[in-house]
Amino acid sequence: MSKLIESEPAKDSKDAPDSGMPSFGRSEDGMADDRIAHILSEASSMIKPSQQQHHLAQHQQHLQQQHHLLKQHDDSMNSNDDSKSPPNQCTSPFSRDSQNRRLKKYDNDDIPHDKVTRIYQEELAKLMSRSSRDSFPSGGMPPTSQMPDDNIRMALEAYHRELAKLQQSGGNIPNFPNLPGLLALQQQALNGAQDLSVKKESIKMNGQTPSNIDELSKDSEDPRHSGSAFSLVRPKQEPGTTPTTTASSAAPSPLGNSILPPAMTPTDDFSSAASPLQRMASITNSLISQSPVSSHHNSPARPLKAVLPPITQQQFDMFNNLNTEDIVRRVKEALSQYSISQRLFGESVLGLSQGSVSDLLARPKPWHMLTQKGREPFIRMKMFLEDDNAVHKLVASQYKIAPEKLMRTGNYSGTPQLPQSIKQMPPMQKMMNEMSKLQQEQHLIHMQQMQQQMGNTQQQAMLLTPPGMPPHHRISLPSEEKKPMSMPTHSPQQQQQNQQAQQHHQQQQQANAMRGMHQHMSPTVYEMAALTQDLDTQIITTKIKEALLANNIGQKIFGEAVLGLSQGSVSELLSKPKPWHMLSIKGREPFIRMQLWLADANNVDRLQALKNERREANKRRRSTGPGVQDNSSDTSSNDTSEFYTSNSPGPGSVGSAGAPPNKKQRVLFSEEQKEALRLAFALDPYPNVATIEFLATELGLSTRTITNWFHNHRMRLKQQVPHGGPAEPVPSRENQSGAPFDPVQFRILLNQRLMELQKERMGLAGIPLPYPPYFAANPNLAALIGRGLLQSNEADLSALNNAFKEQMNGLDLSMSSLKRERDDDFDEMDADGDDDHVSDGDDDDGGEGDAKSDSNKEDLSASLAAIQARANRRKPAAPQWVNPVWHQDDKKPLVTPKAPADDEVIINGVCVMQQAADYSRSEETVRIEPQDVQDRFGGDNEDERSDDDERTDKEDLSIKNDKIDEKDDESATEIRTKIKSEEDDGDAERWDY
DNA sequence: TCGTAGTCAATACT
DNA sequence: AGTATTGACTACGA
Repeated sequence: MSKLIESEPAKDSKDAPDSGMPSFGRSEDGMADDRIAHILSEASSMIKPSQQQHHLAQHQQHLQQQHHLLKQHDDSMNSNDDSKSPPNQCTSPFSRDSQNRRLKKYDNDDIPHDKVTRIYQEELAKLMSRSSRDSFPSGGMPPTSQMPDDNIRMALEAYHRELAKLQQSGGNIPNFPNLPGLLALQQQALNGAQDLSVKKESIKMNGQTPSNIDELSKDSEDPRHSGSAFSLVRPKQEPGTTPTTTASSAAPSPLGNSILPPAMTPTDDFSSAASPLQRMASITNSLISQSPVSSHHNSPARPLKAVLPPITQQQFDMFNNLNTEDIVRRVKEALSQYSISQRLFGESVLGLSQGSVSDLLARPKPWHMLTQKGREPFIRMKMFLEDDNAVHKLVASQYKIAPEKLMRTGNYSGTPQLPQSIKQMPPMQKMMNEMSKLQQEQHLIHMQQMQQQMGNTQQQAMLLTPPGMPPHHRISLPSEEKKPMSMPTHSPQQQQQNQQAQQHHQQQQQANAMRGMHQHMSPTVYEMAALTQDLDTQIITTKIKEALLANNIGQKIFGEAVLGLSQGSVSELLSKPKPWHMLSIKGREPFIRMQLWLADANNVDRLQALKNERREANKRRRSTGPGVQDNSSDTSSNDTSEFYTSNSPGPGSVGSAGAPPNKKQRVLFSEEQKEALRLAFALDPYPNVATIEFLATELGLSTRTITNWFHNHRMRLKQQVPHGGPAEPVPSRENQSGAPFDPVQFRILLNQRLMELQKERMGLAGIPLPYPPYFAANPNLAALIGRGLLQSNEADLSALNNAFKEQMNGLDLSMSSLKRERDDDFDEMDADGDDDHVSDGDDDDGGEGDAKSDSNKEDLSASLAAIQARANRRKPAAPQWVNPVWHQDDKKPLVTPKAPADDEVIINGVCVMQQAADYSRSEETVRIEPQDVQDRFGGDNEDERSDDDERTDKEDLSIKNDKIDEKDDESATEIRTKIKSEEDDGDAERWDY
């Protein structure tokens, strides 16, 4: 609870900007009826496509085939939605012409349309009337799209309730004939499955869902529920993503609002400047918190759900013998049915954490085995099941939350029988979920669209301009809204002409409008992602890459406008697309979007236009110079932060309040650290806490960093799996079963590795390199060796080995301890781990590292020498460990890593392999099961290759497919870069050990 | 508390 | 300026 509350303000703060805008209450003016009508029609037209797609998806084998399928669907749709409407020829989202026509048709389709419009108007009116002047401070154009979403969600929620209410109260909603998917879906939900039956290919729902949905909407009215749920739910926040100009203005977020009366909300300047969206949000909020509609039982500032009333004795008595299994089953069904997360359910219904819920649901104990306390959750579940409102409430709340949950591919347990006819459909259950979700999503979309529309016209004029405005990044090119309208095969010209005029407008809109769509999957895209059985991501990305390249469109703009992703994400997506089947629904979204984008005749134009717009905006900004506050054009906005900072008289402004400049610096691992981590990973991909701590100490990194690395490494390894390629051996925990991580072993091996590195440095040409080339490129090592400081020989190794073993016997093992001894002032590694970058030289060489090149080398060598000395100091002991023979390995023709060339890539792979072999061998002496190690290491190597340039030369090499090749290239590049970097700045290489 | 998937966003390279 | 890499986060389920 408190948590939520706290966070809220922060979040809002970001959005807070704004300029004088009419408060929502007055918004009516802005929303003339005709305006509304227009918006509605637009929205409906936009929505339509999604629905179509949805249906199509069910049939289509591939998205690419949608055209044809769409048609069919369309027909079916028509029959379903609007029997009157003539069958469309082509409804495919890709077919722009047809699409337009279709849209057009809808627009003109008054019957339902009018009705719908009216309804909407009514709803809006209600909302508006209710909205109090308080504008929700938060709203503003959130720099990031996320904020808006929440607001929208909330608004939708309220809206939804309204509609539901309307319906119940007799407000007749027309038979949503042509209604946009939103209404149609809703109707379906409300009416039950019958409607669905109309569709030939529609999913056959078991009556269950519909009824549930019905209840859902019905219940949604309950203010209390909604309210409570609301409060519970915390919208996803994006912490500092937005260059918040003003952190001070705390805008209560949904939660805050729900808690605080509208009047209470800090209106500040924002109130007046609220954007449509903001207003919407405020309205919604106020509605939710005190709307008359829901105010029936309203529970005033009801505490967040957090506190659940204890179960009364009475209740206990009432349920003296529950079938836990059955309850659990039903709960699970309900949760999956409505995509209610365990977290939400647990926190709001059971008063338990997500983990507990998971446990409870997975392994319910029989009633008789439970203590009274243990029975409580089941009683609550029971009550939950018997309370229709409960489900509704949760759904509503979840709704407000992030729809991401929906995207999860998670399997829904109970998979009812699905019609065999629908082969490509996901499990029924899932579909059901989707449906209910969709229903909601539709609303969302609709709302968003409306808002966007509003934003368009009004935003610019009245909307904020404020500083925080610039949408951080990510411009949402209304791919989903417009995409569908465009048809791939049709002459683009037509569209272009039509749109050209609007282009500018659109651009603006895009820039200004909130785009929350991206944040949360749009229904359409979501549907497609969920229903598409297979899609060749490789092909799609290839096409995208070509298109971008050909048109000189950057990943950044493409990502922001089309995919709603950052440049980095786009890069990854394009360069290493995961196979479709490996993607979660959410992960599929970008590909769907790409597909849609490819189908959009104006795709390039749009982006180009956007690009220009941005350029202009930047120019303007620049020219404006220090014009701090205005930049009305929030447009593209890249970083306003820059703008601002630059404005301030550089140095002068003392760390001006909260110098935003606090960019968190990322930890950079040194090559040694990386190597150490890789080694550790090979030994144990799933290190336990002790191991992690050991590594953290050993490497001078925070445990957090270590765990992150492992997580990332594991994941990236997995992602390596090439498209068709055989599944990469995933590290799975099982593999590590064997020997637990052994520090001694680790050190020995690591040392060995480092030795190899050194050798490399030495430039042992002609000798197969047992290690990755980049090591060879490490000047520091070479330097060390050259100076004779380091000598890789058995003796050393054995010495080290002994030393380690000894340490293992109880002496302090940590490297740090060793270091510390040397360093008088040992500064504990900053636990913060943030600052410590790779060069943790800090402790190691007392020398401070910064020194570049030479000095650095010195330090490194010194430290290394010291370490070795220490080791030696420990007891010479007989060499128990024998240096691996790897040197002689010639299994694979190793190439000498000379100049970093592309060919090196291959070399790398080979090297890696070698390594693996070596390790396994060495293990023997060290007492590692060869097999085990080999497996692990092998796997690791593969990973490495992706992450690090290493490559396995296994037979796989020959087998490698394109992807692998690509990887190779990458690795080659990487190597090159590494080498270069090393040469350039030796500082990167600090010898930690 | 963990592991996973999806991202972000700071960096490093080109 | 664009792209690739990668440490860190968030949201979830177990």
